[in-house]
Amino acid sequence: MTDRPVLHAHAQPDMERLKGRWSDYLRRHGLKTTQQRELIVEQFLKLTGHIAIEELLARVRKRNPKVGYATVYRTLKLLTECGLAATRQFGDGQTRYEVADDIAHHHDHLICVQCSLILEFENAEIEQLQDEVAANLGGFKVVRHKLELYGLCPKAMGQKGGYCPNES
Amino acid sequence: MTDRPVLHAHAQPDMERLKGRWSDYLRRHGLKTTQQRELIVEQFLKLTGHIAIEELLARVRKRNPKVGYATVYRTLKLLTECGLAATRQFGDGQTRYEVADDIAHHHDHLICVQCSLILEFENAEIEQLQDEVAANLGGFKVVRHKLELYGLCPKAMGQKGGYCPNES
DNA sequence: CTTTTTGCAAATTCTTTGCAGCCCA
DNA sequence: TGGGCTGCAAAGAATTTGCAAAAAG
Repeated sequence: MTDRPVLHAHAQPDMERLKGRWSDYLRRHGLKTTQQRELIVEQFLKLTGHIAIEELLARVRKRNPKVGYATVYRTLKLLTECGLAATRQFGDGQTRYEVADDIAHHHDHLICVQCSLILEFENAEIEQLQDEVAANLGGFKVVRHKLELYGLCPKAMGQKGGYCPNES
Repeated sequence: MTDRPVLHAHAQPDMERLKGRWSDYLRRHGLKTTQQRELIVEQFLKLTGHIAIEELLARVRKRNPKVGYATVYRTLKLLTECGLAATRQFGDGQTRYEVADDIAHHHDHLICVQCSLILEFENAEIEQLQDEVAANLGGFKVVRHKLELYGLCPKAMGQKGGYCPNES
């Protein structure tokens, strides 16, 4: 089977390749390269993990203090549209952005609800089915997805059976 | 195929159980039962799927036009705190709420990244594959999952040949 | 030169809060 | 009665937008 934990061997995503995608996107859409955009994209793509607008702006302003909020918002929107960024909501009112490194090489998560062990995995069959589902639902085209499985790891299964009733 | 929007045909018989949990919560916390709260909780618990504040308020106001936004927000917050509601973020600025007990009859989401159209679906094959994946990853047992597909709806795709069309 | 982009501030949108009066226990 | 509730409007917070000046192609 092809189900096995994803190994993160290479720490450095190919920044140049991502920048290339960015340039392509700009070109194809008749958009312009500007100092601000280059700076924001540069700072964004070098990230690992997620970031809020405010913090990204702070980093950008270290190099160019005149950049405004609106430009960061607008650039992140472009990045999202071209598939280089993805938004995450963590429940506080702030949107975070993360590098959607390579959509085709996306990994999903399996989380043990007892011990919080988290495994990452990929499964091509599931992703293909997702595409089919989307197509069947009127002709959608999936550009990315988020799949989280919550379950019991073997170790945790030995103990207790019950549900988890409400608290408070 | 079995991919089709989820139809919410029947009402659920364990509504009374959920209402019981609500009453317990109020009692234990020294909170009061009011007409507005009863009405909001009633309308909320009969849901299958997710709902935005605005729509819930609309339904509530059909029975009592004087209910205000703030009361709905405040009541949903209580419902969330007592475990009867869960919040969802789909990337448009709106928080949606769903009945937390809905886990047994789980549905997934397909979201258009351009126009924020949200469809719900169920797919048994995907869920079975999820179980298999989990089993392969050392013997996990899946108890619930969250799957969100982000894509382009046909309408959003129609324009221009490129990647992400329609930027305002 | 023309068209896009920027930065600012004002405008939106969603959600929370302050408060006087109302209601439930 | 008395402390919680409600509705309204104002306040907040995050994000978007209008516009004149600035930059890019």
